[in-house]
Amino acid sequence: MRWKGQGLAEKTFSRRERGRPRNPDVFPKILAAAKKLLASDGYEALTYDALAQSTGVSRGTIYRRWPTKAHIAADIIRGNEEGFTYTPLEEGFSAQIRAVVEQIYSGYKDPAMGPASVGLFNAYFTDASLRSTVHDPLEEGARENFRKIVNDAKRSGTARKDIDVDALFDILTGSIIYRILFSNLSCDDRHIEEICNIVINGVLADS
Amino acid sequence: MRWKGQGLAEKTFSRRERGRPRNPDVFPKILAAAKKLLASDGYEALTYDALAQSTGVSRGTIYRRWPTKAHIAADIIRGNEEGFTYTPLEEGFSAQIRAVVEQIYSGYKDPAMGPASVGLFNAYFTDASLRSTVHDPLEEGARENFRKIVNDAKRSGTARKDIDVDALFDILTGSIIYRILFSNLSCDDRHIEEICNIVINGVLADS
Amino acid sequence: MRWKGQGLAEKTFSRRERGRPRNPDVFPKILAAAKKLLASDGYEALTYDALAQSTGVSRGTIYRRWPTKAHIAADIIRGNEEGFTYTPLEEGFSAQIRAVVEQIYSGYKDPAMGPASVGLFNAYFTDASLRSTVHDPLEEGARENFRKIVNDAKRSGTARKDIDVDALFDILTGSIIYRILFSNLSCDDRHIEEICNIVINGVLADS
Amino acid sequence: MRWKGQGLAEKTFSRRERGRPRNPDVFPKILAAAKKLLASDGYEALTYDALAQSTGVSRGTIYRRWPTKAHIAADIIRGNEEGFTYTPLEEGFSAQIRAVVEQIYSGYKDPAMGPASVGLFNAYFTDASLRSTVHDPLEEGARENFRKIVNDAKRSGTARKDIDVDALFDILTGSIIYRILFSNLSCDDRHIEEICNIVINGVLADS
DNA sequence: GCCTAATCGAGACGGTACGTCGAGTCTTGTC
DNA sequence: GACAAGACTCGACGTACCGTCTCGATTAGGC
Repeated sequence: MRWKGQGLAEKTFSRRERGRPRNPDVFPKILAAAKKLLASDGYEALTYDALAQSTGVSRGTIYRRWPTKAHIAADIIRGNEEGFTYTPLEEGFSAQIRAVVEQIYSGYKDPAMGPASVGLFNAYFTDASLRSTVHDPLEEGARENFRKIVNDAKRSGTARKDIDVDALFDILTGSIIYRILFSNLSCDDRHIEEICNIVINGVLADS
Repeated sequence: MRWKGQGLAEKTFSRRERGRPRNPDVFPKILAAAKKLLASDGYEALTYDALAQSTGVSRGTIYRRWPTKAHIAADIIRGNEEGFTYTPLEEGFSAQIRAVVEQIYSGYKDPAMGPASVGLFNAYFTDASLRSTVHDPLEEGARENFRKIVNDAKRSGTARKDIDVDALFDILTGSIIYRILFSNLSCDDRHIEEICNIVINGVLADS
Repeated sequence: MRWKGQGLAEKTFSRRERGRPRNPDVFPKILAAAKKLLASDGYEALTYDALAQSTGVSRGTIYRRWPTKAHIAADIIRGNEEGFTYTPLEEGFSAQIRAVVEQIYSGYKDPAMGPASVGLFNAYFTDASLRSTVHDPLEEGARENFRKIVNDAKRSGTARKDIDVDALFDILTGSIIYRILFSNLSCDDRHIEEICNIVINGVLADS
Repeated sequence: MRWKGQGLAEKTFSRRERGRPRNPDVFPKILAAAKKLLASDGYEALTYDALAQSTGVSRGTIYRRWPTKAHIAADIIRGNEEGFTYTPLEEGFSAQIRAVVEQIYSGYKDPAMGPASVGLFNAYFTDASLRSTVHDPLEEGARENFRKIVNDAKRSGTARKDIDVDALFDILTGSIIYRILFSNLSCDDRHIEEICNIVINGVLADS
């Protein structure tokens, strides 16, 4: 069983392990240092040596928790992106979309998130097994949650019945990620708002 | 001046240099090898040693053309993404959107494109100067071209006047990149079509 | 006080300690495993981890008995080299020499002895204090015993009066160790016999 | 072909290699540093890191020349033990023995020699292939040279005809090594002289 | 039948070295 | 000049062992 607040680092354990227990300070200390490194110099700067040196924790201890830089990055993402909350529908579908977008946006505003996720995606190309281990559970959870929201909206008649849920997910997530991480244009609340408007209203002029 | 087919590798030169001329075979040979490496094992596998070994070209010669792995990757992207063509408007805005999307999509279908672009974006976080040198010109060219398309459509009345051009660019580019490169779901023409539908029609039910 | 059969591992204790008594199986079990490791892969393979794993005894328990690999190796040597027996003189000095040589030879025939002693000597250069703790008592005991033998032989007139006892000790011990451990030539009883012959008769032709 | 002064580090080459030539300063600089390390703290202190740090030469460069610490140690031994000179016989066999002993003795007086050779012998137990690569040529050369000396002496009648040449080699080499490296007794010219006396005259009293 | 104390298995922890590999740079001789 | 070849520094990789430590559980007296 995995306990809250220990991320991918945690191993399964039955209430009480044998042997010396792990130092509980290490987990948050390393993640904090990792965020700082990612934010300032990107995934390449996320080095076991640098983490060890800046925290006073030995490299071996970090390896014991995270077998790969990718796992560290994934735990940082897990911390910032706790899955979409299922918000009740009272305010209508457009409000719901805006809420979801806001959630994604606020997650990726953290300066460590960009380097972490891009670094991870880059690593997936080199080691494809990482994707299924590290990424897929996160994405699938988010998609599942989102599907419920959209299907409810379809049932209640506020969402078009012909929209493809996963395509909409791709649009919302992709647009924001692209704007924040990849584009050379700035990104603030107003730009996010413009994206929402287009998605909600479509692009064609009223005929 | 930059000559067609030589990408970022080219140096400026005045008609005829002194000394032994560069071997014209090197440029395409290296790029082809780079694509193969990127496609099979990602950006990390794009190594000067591996390129040299697989092509018989010495490392020094490759460095003379591309000072950085990033420059090689950028040249591969330049090859697959030659900027958006300004297609005439006769078929209406929705057709135009689909054409643009198709162009982006076909560019990113190349199995070397994902590793190349994600690797590049990853490198930008470590060396920010790369972004302005390598990425910004490409993106700005694409945006500029796209702005002309959309503004024409606004003038002709087929596009909503209130849409933010750059936000629409973010949506189209971001959605496709996300679906192809980052998502664990498959991506074929049908999925791309669904994205287009949403963008074109919006998500709200007709009231 | 040190009790027979417990080697350097033993700590001083007053008849009966409080607390859980030490498991008497550990001592022989570890030494046997250590011999096996030394014999097959040398001193470097003599690892606390390897010992623990192959015996089921925990590392902590081994450390409690032997603070250092050197102490384990020393206990193995102590087991094979119980000091020279003072053999009575009746058979003459040459027979005595042969008896001493045979004793040294049979000690070093054990395939664990070479790795143990060479490993130990190697360790002495890094930690000089080990030599006085671990080695010197053993050597001094052997030399003392040997001196008695030689001096008796001198008194009885079978040994030359001008021979340096310690030099003779060096010759006998050194020759055998060198031949067995360091030389690339094979070593059996006949080769040892040749060494004895030279030492006993000298090398100069009868004039 | 192997060139004088480059030891085991040298690779075969045909007069002039392609590519950047190796820095000739590295070879002596590393060996000097290695001697210092060996002399002060033994074979365990002979670390690639320590060598790199104390000389300013990078670890990779050292690895390029010596694949193993053992090869470094062997090159140090090669430097101090250039093989026995074939000294002419005029002064008789006993003088010859003394000359050979003096040569061995002076070789092992270097404070780096003990750690180097004991460390090497220790390594042989872990990696047996090292012995044939690194050690055997050295020993065989020395034995061959020594055999010539002794056989000449036998022919000229100054040496006993029944002595085993290799046993005598073992005695001379072993005694000195043992006294210098392993014994806790001191070793100076006088002690070496005593060893010679015993070997030359034998141990039995004139009857 | 508790109390105290040492042992034992298990494993965490800070160090340190290993041997390998890639990035860029530099230095030869040859073309 | 370009080019092949390869030396060179730097720094990270992931592994392994060292010796110390901290846990829970066990096993003996002593009271």
